[in-house]
Formats: sequence, structure tokens, C-alpha cells
Amino acid sequence: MMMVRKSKGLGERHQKILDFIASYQREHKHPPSIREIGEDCDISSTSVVNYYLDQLEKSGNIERDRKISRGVRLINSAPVGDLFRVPLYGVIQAGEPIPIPSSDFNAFTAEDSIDVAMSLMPAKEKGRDLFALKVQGESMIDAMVNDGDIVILKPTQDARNGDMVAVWLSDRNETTLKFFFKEKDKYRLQPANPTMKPIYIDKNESLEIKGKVVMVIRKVERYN
Amino acid sequence: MMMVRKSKGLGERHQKILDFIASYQREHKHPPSIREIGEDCDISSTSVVNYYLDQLEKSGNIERDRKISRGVRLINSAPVGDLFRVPLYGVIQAGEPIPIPSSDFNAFTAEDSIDVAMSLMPAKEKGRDLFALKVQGESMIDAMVNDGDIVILKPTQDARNGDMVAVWLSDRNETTLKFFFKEKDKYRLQPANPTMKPIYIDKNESLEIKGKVVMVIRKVERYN
DNA sequence: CTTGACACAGAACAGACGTTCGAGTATCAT
DNA sequence: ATGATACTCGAACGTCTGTTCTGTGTCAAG
Repeated sequence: MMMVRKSKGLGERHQKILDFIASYQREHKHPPSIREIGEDCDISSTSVVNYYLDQLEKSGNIERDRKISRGVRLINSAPVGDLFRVPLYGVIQAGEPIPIPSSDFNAFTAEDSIDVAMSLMPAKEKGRDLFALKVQGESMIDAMVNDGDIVILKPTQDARNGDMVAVWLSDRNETTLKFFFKEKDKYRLQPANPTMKPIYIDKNESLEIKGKVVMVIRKVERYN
Repeated sequence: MMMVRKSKGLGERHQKILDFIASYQREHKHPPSIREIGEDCDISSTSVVNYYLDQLEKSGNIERDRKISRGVRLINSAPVGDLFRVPLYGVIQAGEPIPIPSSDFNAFTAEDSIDVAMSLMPAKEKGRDLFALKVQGESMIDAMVNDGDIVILKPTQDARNGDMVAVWLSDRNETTLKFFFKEKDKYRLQPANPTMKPIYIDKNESLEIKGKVVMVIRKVERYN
């Protein structure tokens, strides 16, 4: 009773092994051992598993770290890894100060967190100190940011011209997101929406830059 | 010369171990062994690594599969995997029709692709048929979408009330993103920006729904 | 029928790996 | 001083794990 491989490509058993590696990895966060693969796929000998693994490696479906325990990994399928976890620190809204992480920064204090793919992150901003805020209310619409959006910020006190910053205008008792420009004797805060006009802040007025916006994410659910 | 743990929390060595596990996992797609951790962190004895690993487990930073090779995993930080690859099919701009994937849909035809964390995806939209477009021009600002933004769409011809849709208005020769509402004898296309007024389309006018927007991603680089 | 490629089993080996234990050192409060 | 606590080392043990070798049954080509 022999199992024939129908196609030139992957046989039933190859597929089952591939599936098992994927699901095992998902569940245990580490690859299975050869014997575990064999047990799941009803293969009684480790040499047979090894036999299939060799084939899967040659056909480019997996990669192996020889001699290393559990050194199997899928390559072309599930793009594994490279997530970036950003702590969600609360909400940002017009009338409230911005909650920025304290110096005894602890990512685990965050109630929740946002996962972002590394590949989406602007190159420079991959430090560990980013944090996220959820926008509440419609006060940021001139920054092209709507209620429910998630903004990812990099905490900083000083901004360069052209940076989008989250600022607290204590004179106006207002939090806002704007593009920042330093001019002769004042600051220009330019809305992201090109049809709207900038606001100007005298240098003697207080302007607290709380952070630099690096990313905005909007899940479009329903309008109502 | 002893290393004192200053705070009650994580010491320098704990952090180094955590970082090493993360970077090793990123690079090798499987966790490091105890001896590999020791080597990287200048710990000469496996028992010391074990000692720290026990502490990290108690403090809830890692999880361990006892007796199993490389059975260490970070729990708070980035969960490996769970990325969603969305093909980037081109640009969307006011004067041009929307490039939607043809039926001989092939993800590899896409010039580029966007990785999105599963956890960011609206629950219902995890089908494999999503695609992404890059916004060109400032014509979508009334949808709170700016030049350079990436919109992720689900191809569909019919929309439910409240869905944000990408439509092609052939009478006006225009592509736009709006919230969709079907009313008595006309369609109402509501801008996402609440300060802007809706446009109405008679049912006899042609209105081609090309897709439903499920997500908007904006990388904030520079204003100029 | 012989030959050889293929799929598979089982056993044995060597090295990798987690675990445990005994012992040593430094710091600090008592 | 004394003990408690925190940290470190080295070695030994047993199991986990990848590798390799021998052997068996099937099937198709020559």
C-alpha cells in the first residue's frame, strides 16, 4: 500500500506537513520538532519526516537550520513576523491635554496596543518609544484626522519644519494636530487639509509640542 | 563586582535577554536556545540563563514550554506572524477610473504590496480579495483622505448604507470616495468630513461602485 | 524477471538542550 | 560578626532531537 504522489508538485503528505508546521507555529510560537511532525501526520519514523522535509526544502517551501532543534520554517507562505507593537495610551481630543508616556515608561501599563507591520513604518521611526492615541471627537478634521482614527506619535519636544505635531495650546486650552513651521517671530501651524488656513502662534504665547505624528490609521467601519 | 538590580522591575540583563530573544526570533524565525542566549548576553553558565528566564516568566514577560528545546516565547511583545498581505494595484485619482483586480486575479501581478497586521483588520474583512491603492492628488480630501494615503478596498458592486465606497461617476467623469446612502429616488454620497455637504446622484445617472473602503493608512512624512 | 526509483519503517548514534545541584562571591541589614 | 538575599559559575545528568544506516514492499521500465 503505497502512496503515490499524483502531481509533480506537492503531494497530500507534503501539504499536510506544511499545514501542520503553520498551525503549530501559530499555536506554540516556535516550530515543531521532527518527531512532532511525524506524530501529527501519522509518520512513524523520523527518517521519513526528514525525507519529506528535504523535499520541501528543495522545492523551496521551507528552510531548515540543520543540526538545530526545531529549525524548520516556512518561507513563501505566511509572511511571518516583523510586527511592531505600539502601546495605546488613551485618547486625544481637543479640550484635553495629550497623555504622553511618563519617564518610567512601561509598555505594559498600556491598556491596549496596536500592531503595525514593520514595513509600514517610516524608516526612521522604528525606535521603541512610539505610542498611539485614539482620536475622540471631530476636532482634528482640519488635520485630516477623524473621530476614531488612531494616530501614532513619537514623543518629542522640538519639531523640525514640516513635521506634523501634536501640540497643546495652553492659552487656548486646546489640543490640536498641525504641520509645524517656525517663522520669523511666530510659529505657523498649518492644517493638513490644503483648503484650510494656518493659525499663527506668537513665540511668547505658550506652545507645547507633545509629539510628532508618524502615522495615521483609520478603520472604516460604518458611518452610522 | 556584582550587578545590582536597581529597580524592582527589569534589570539591564533582563532587558538584554528580552531584546536578544526578539531579535533572534526575527532573524531565525525560531526562538534561541538557553546556551545561545547565554553566549550573546555574556553569561557563562546555562543555569544563570535559566535563572533569569525563570524570573522573566514569573514577571510575565515570557512564556516557556518546559523540557522543550527553544521553548521560549515573548508574550507581551510582537506576536510573530499574523500579517496580512494586500496587493497594491496602483493609484486612485479623481480623473481616472479605479484599477480593480481582474478576475484572473493574481496577487503576484501587483508591483508592490502592503502588510497589515491582522489585529488591525476589521473582523469581517479578512477575505483574500482585498487590494490597496495609493491616493494621488488632493481630490479626496473631502473623504478625509489625502495625497499619498493608502486605501485598502474590498471589491464589490453593491454597498450597504453607511459603507464608504469608491465610486466612478461616469457622468462627471470622476472617481471619488464617499459614504454611500440609498434614498427614495436617489443616492446620497456623504463626505467623511462632517462639515462638507453631500452630493446627490439620481438613480438614472450612472454610478458604479467599485469597492468598499475598509481601511486608510497614512504615513506622515513631511509636509514639504 | 531484473533493476532501480520511490515511499516508508525502525533502530542506533551523537550532539543539542533543559534541568538540577553544589559551591562561591558580593551587598546589606541586623 | 552573622545571616539573608541576590547573583554567578561549573559540572553532571537525562532526555530531546536531528542524522544516518539498513531493510522492506511497491511499481514501472527495460
